[in-house]
Amino acid sequence: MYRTHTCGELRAENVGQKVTLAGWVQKTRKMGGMSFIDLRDRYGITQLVIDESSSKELNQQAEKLGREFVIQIKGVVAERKSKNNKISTGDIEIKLSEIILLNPALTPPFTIEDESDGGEELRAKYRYLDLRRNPLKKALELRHRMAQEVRKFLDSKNFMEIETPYLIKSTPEGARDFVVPSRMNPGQFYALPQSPQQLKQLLMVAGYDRYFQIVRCFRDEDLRADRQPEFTQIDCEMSFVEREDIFTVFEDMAKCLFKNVLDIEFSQKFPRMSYTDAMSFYGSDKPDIRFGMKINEITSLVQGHDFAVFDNVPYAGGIVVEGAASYTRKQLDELTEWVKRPQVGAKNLIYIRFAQEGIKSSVDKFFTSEDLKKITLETGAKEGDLILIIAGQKAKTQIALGTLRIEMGNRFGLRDNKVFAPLWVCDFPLLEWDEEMGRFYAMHHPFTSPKPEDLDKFYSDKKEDLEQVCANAYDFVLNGTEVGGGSIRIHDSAVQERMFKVLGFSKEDAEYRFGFLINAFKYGAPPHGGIAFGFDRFCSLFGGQETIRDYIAFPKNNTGRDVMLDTPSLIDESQMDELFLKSIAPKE
RNA sequence: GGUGCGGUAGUUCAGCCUGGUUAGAAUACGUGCCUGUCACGCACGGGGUCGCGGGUUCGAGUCCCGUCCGCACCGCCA
Repeated sequence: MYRTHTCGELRAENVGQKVTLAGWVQKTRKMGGMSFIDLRDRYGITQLVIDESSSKELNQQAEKLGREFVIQIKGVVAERKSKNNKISTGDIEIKLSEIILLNPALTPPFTIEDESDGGEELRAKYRYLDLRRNPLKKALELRHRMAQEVRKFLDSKNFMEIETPYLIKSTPEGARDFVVPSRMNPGQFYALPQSPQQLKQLLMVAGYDRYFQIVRCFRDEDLRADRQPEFTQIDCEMSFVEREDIFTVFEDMAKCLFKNVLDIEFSQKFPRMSYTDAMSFYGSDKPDIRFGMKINEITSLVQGHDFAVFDNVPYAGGIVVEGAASYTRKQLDELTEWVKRPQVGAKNLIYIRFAQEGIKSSVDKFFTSEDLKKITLETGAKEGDLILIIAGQKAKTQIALGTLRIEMGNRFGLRDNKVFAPLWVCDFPLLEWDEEMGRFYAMHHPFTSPKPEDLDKFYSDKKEDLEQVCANAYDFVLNGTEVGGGSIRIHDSAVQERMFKVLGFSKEDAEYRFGFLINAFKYGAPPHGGIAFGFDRFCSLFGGQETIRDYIAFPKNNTGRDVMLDTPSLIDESQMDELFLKSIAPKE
C-alpha cells in the first residue's frame, strides 16, 4: 500500500498512529541536528521531521532530497511543539522512521508555490508543473464542482445528457470553422462544431424534450483572455417552452450554482433589460450593473451654444463619476488621450467639474454657469462629482461612453469581483444590415425566431421594417460578461424559409447547407428553444478572474498554440498525401 | 490585419532616456554552519548567445531599421 492517508487529512486526534504517506517534496529545512520536510499532494501539506533520535541513515537520505522528488514515508503522527495555523495539518507532524525514494526530479524551472516566480510563458510550457500550484488546483476544483452541480441540477429537472458528434458539417455565417480532411472522401472535409446548435434542434424533433450537454466547441477566431479556440458550453434545449420557461429553469440553475458553489443566495428574480436600454444606458449589450454611472443623453441641452463639437453631431451623452471632481487637469488630459485611442475611438472628451468652489468645465467659453447647472441637474451630478461627456454619432458614442464607464468603474474600485450582478438582456434585433455586403446577417443565428408580435414586419420587404424586428432571444450577463445566450427557435418551416430568403440564401444554398434541418422540420418539429452557457467564463467569474485560461487544464496561448505540446505542427508528407493535401514548404 | 507594452543569470527584474572599467539585485541552485523551522537564518560559491539579424559609431545590453516570440486590447468571435 503506497499510503494510508493523504497529506491533508491528519489531525491532532491521529497522534500516535503509524502512517504511510506519499507525495512530492515541497521544501526541506535543515537545521543542523534536525530537519523538516514539507510533503505535498493534492490534498495538502504535511510536515515530516527528523531529529537527534533518528538514524544517521535517515539523515543522509533526507539530505539528498530535492524539490519535487516523489517519496513515500513511514512514521508516527506526533503533536507539534510549535503549531502552524496556516495549514490544516498544522497541529501535527510525522516523526520519520523510513524514507523511500519513488522518483527523483529535476529542479523545476520555477517555484511551485502560490506566488510562483515563473512568468506566464514559462509556466505554460511546463503546464503540468504549474498545475501542481494551489491557485490552479483551486481553479480546476471550482470547475469540477460547477460541472457536478450543473449535472445534478439539470438531471433533477429531467434533462438528458446526450452526446453529439464532433465531426460535423461546416456551417456558413458565424465564426470560422476548424475543418478536418476526410481520408475516405477525397477533397471533402468535416467541420468541428462551433456549437451543437442544429444537432440539439434535431434532438427536439426526435422528442428528447429536455437535453443538455457539457460540450467542447470550436471556433477558429483570434484569441483573448476570455476566448479560446476550443471552449466548453453548457448546451441546453427544451421543447414546448416559451421564453419565460427558459428564464425560470436557467435562472434557477444559476441560483443553484451561486448557492452551492459560492454560498451566495439570490432571493429576487434576476433583472431584465432590453437591448435598446442596455445600449442607451450602459453603452454595451452586456452591461455591468454592479455599479451605476449610467449614460445620460444630453444632446438637446448642449446644442445651440455655437460649440461645433456638439452642434455638428447627432448625439451627446455623459456619465457622472461620483467623487471625481478632484481629478486634476493632468488626469483629465490623460483620460482624454485614453478615449481617443483607436480602441475606444471617441473624438473628444468634455468635462464638467462640480467642485465646492463652483462648477467648472472645459467648455466655459460656450456655456454659462446656468447652462452647466442645467446639465448637472439633468445628469443628477452632485457636488464633488465629475461629468464626462462625449459627442458624436449615436451608436459609436454610446459604445465609447460604455467603455469609459467600465474604465472609470475599474479606477474607482466599483467592480468588486466578490460581488455578482446577473442580468438578462433581451429583445435583440433579429437582423443586422451589413453595408459592405449589402445584405442582412442574423444577429444571433439563422434559427432564431422573430418575436411573435413582429411577424408582420418580418414579412415586409422594406429594409426599415426588417431592421426593427426583434428576436425572441436573450443573453445571460454576469458582471459585464456575456455568459449565456439563447433563443426560442423557429419550428415552422415557412418562417424558416422566409428567414433564409431575408438572409439572401437561394433555395439551393439553404438546401445544401441546412437541408437536413429543413427536412427534419417537416416531420413534426415541436416548438422549442434553448440556451448555451460559456462554461469556462462562468467558472472564471465565479473564481473572480478575468482570464479563462486558469480554468482550463491545458489552454492555448495568444496565437492559438499549445506551447507545451508545441502544436500546431507539421505532419508527415505521407499523412498529407493520404488526406489529399498539398504540402507547404516550412518557413525558414 | 492593427495598436500598446515586454524579451538581460534557472527564474523575476534593474540597467537603456543621457553609448564607455569586470552587466547588477532578489530568488532558485550548490557547499559549509545551525535542535523547533514553516518566506528559517548565517557565510561562501557557480551561473549571462543582454531574443535574432542588420546598421550607426573608435566603441552598442543601451541609438536606428528589420524580424521572431509573449501578453493585453481593437478588428473578428452567427
